Amino acid sequence: MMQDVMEIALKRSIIIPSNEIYSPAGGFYDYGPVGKALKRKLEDYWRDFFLRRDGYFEIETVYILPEEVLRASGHLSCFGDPLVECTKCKKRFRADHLLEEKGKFKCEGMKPEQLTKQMKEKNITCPECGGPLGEVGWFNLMFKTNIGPMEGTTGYIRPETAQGIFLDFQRIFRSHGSKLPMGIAQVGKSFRNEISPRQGLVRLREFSQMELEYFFNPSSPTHPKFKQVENEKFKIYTREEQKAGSEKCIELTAKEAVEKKIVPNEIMAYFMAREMQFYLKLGIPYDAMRFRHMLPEETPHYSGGNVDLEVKTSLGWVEVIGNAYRTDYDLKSHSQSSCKDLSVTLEDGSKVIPHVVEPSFGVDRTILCILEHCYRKEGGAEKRDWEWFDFPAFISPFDAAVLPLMKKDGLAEKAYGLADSLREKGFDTLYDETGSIGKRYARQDEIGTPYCLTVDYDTLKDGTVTIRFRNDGKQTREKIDKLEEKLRSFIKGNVLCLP
RNA sequence: GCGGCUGUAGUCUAGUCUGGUUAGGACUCGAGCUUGCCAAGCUCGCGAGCCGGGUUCAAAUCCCGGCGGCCGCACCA
Repeated sequence: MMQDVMEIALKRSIIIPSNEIYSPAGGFYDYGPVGKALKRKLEDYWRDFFLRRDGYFEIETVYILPEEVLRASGHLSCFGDPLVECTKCKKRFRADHLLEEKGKFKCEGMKPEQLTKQMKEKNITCPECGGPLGEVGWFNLMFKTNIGPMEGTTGYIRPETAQGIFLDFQRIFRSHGSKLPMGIAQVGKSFRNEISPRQGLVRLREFSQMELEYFFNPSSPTHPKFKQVENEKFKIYTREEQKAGSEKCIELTAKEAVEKKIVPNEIMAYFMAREMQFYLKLGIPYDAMRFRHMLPEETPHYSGGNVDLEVKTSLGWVEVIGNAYRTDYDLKSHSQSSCKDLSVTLEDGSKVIPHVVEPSFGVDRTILCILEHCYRKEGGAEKRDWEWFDFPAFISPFDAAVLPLMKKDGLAEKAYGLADSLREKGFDTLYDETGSIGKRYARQDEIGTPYCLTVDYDTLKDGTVTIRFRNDGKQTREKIDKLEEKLRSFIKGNVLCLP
């Protein structure tokens, strides 16, 4: 399944392995023309769904952060693992895990040197071969660089887009109404030096995130629109079921999830309900989604509670969204480290450090899930000889393709002119005149183009073209001067078969 | 990072064991002819042994090292 999807994704240059000709390190993928268009439309749809509709703001912050920012955020000490290697069999282990299991010793937040000392004292040896263990080293997942000439200042490429938002928060708060709650988002790349990236788009070293930080007053941890979604249902994979090794989920409404304290507050429940609506629109089936209540030991250093949205794929359940209650952790830490007061003054004159709920979307993983769930094999109900993608019309990489039935008799010229005018009207339009008409329909199906407009001999006579609908292959004739209106309504209504 | 398997055009593959013509085929892609609506046909064309070293008169083929891929382990903020 995934192999089929990856094959067609590579064939149509939806994705391209980066730096391919040098057979370089893994974990990097480029997006080709089709993939980039899909990604752009996904991101725009997200902006519309999560930002514009609720009046939140989008910003863009820098990729390179000085070390002190990441020391304050906790990424320098927590965003990585203490590793220890057996000097005999060369196997590697998590030093902290070994100490906790074998030595019954809590070593949260300890430095590598302290861990090494503890390992020696507790006489811990290699659990595989019993050989002696070496020094504890620190593997940080951040890419390190230098700012300025020569040594300069140490900097890191950002491991998440969120930090930039926290750093800019106070200015934005002052310049945009000085009221809580306030949502600030960022869509962009983040970088993590994964030890062993695998499985195509699931674990990348350079990836895109869509992160929304919802700043609110901790004394009113609710969302103004919670009522609108409180009865929305979703499946929850509880901590109890996870510990029992079961795959069972319980189904709750947003309201019940808060009442049962699986979700820390109504704000997170609001976003979870919206996330479900969003992914359903993208073509992910309800049954292929669950929220996993993260186990306490899995939650990130900043978190007061995490619930991930996972999507079932042929690779298993893949985390596509991390919902984190970051509390005031980040603003407080930056406040302390920078010696700047990052609290805000409310209407009643009181001062408070806002709390934050953060839904963090993985763009590349979402694309992977869309590709897999929209993929249709040859045959099927449509009895096609080729595979294709059933993308929703509003995120299809291209809106339409214009195809002359024949190249001769002026059909090609007429068709090219039509493609040009559609492009001018804002449609992402392809033009293709090579080979037989059937082959061109197949090509368009393979990249999920919802509408093929065919210019034939009737076009020359009466100014109509046929519109072919991707999902049933059926056609209707339409006047060229009505096309703009028709196409817009089809795309908006996600009309994929002949109405 | 460790272990097992593996690497030939964009894709799938023949040849590798047993070294020896111009590395063969299919699909794709491009050009032309043809074609009056769902990957039709014909002609032509582009395009390949992961990289580096070694053995040899001769290496896609044998040996060593590196790099990549898949699977398992570990890791996964």
